Amino acid sequence: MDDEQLINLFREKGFKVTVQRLAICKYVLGRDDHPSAEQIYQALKIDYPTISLGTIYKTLHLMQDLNLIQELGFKDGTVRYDPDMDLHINMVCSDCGTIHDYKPDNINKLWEEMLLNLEIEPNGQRIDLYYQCSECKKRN
Amino acid sequence: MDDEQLINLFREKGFKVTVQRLAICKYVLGRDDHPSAEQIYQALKIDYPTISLGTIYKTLHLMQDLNLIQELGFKDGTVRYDPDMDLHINMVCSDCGTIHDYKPDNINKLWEEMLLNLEIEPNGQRIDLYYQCSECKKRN
DNA sequence: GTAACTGCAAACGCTTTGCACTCCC
DNA sequence: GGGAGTGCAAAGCGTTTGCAGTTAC
Repeated sequence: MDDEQLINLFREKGFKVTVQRLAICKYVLGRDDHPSAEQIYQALKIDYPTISLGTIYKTLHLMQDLNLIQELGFKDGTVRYDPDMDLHINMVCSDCGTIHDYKPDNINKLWEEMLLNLEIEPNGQRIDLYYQCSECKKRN
Repeated sequence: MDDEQLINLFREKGFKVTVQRLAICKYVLGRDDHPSAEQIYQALKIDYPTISLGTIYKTLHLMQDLNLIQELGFKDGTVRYDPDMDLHINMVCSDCGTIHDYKPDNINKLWEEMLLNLEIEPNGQRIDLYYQCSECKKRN
């Protein structure tokens, strides 16, 4: 999603376009490591020194309402923001918390098969796989 | 898991057996609705009026260390405790947060197939399916 | 011009910590 | 008897809220 699409989406939905919003959206949508609010804040503070965590949170909630991202809560209380709204597996390092996405070729077919006998209409899903990443493996 | 197994497990691992610990463990292991710490606290306060949230949390962490339960963090910041350590789908109502487990017959085979090309050794997983439960459907 | 947005600081809620008292073994 | 566990209250920390000043449109 490029700048123009983002701007149009905001305007269509009646939200104003601000530099902070654009910066936050572009940052989150441009990564696949599912940053936390704090990580986003630290990264954007360099170019936008007066940006505040409050604005980060408000924008993240807005993005969620617009279905641009999915919030992922973890057991250590951290919340991370996933810009991939399609079916995928979150590969989560159980040591350092690093995440990257994985999409097996046949994931849609297998997922469908898994839900075959359900009589409900799903409105979302989350699939996490925990493992020890190569960096953490080295460290031990 | 019955009382005796639980008591033996604690003693084996060098932990003391207290009425509070037994009560908390039995409560959590006996449900499949994945209660929160607060729900456990409210439920146990009736029979154990002096029990504290601190003890609930400490016992839940102990249970996690003993691999009796899995902590599930959600996007609204709540954390819930799942006593089913086998592969299953958490059916989560996106409105009221009610959870129950679902195990398709072929879930193990399909999951294995999904991870076929991965060269890592998983050490856990979490699968959530979000939908609107029948109660919440009625309400609208 | 005005309604929405930002930035700051205070408030909030859940979880953890510290410590004296208690209880298991 | 001694060390681990409990209960209480305070501290901690990430997130939300309220509000005055600012900005998009």
